[in-house]
Amino acid sequence: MADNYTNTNLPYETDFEVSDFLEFNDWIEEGPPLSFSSISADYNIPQNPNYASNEIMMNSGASGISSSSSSSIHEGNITRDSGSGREKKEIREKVAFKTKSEIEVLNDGFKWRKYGKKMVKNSPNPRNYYKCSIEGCSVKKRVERDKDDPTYVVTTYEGIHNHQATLYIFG
DNA sequence: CGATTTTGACCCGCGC
DNA sequence: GCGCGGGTCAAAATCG
Repeated sequence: MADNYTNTNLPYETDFEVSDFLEFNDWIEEGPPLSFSSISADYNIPQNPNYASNEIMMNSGASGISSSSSSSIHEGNITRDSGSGREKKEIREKVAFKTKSEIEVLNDGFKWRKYGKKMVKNSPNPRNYYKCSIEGCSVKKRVERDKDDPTYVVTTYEGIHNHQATLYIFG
């Protein structure tokens, strides 16, 4: 029961600051009971054969809005090894967008396992950490409510799925 | 009974 | 070196 969607018909906004190092916006809003539509890949990602299939698209008929406005991805490759005892993972891409919904975890066709919750200093709202539960897939997702507009949910994806969306798509 | 959530502890980078 | 902020682990609890 969380299908209560605030279905405003806002086209799409631009210019909002998400976090410290995230300035990207590409936010989608749709009508259907499901979630967002597709994240257009317009970044300077060299080549991501996977990404194409990563576009989250549900909603039969692809009524999704492929809003490809200004979008900046923060990419960074952190590879740490050598005697530190712990290895760093590689951060591929980060995609953040905020949507207006009451539910925080939108059904994006993937299965996520929550692995952490944290209170951020600047916001009274916690931040949730999810990871794709498919083996071998290390995509992470961070969900947080906007501190200014609690009606908005900021979702940040990080990484590339190495598989197709597993969860069916709404029947 | 297996998978997932919960929640505090732990860990790491950075600034003072 | 220590404390802080943010991210992750992991054991117990809960869910389906």
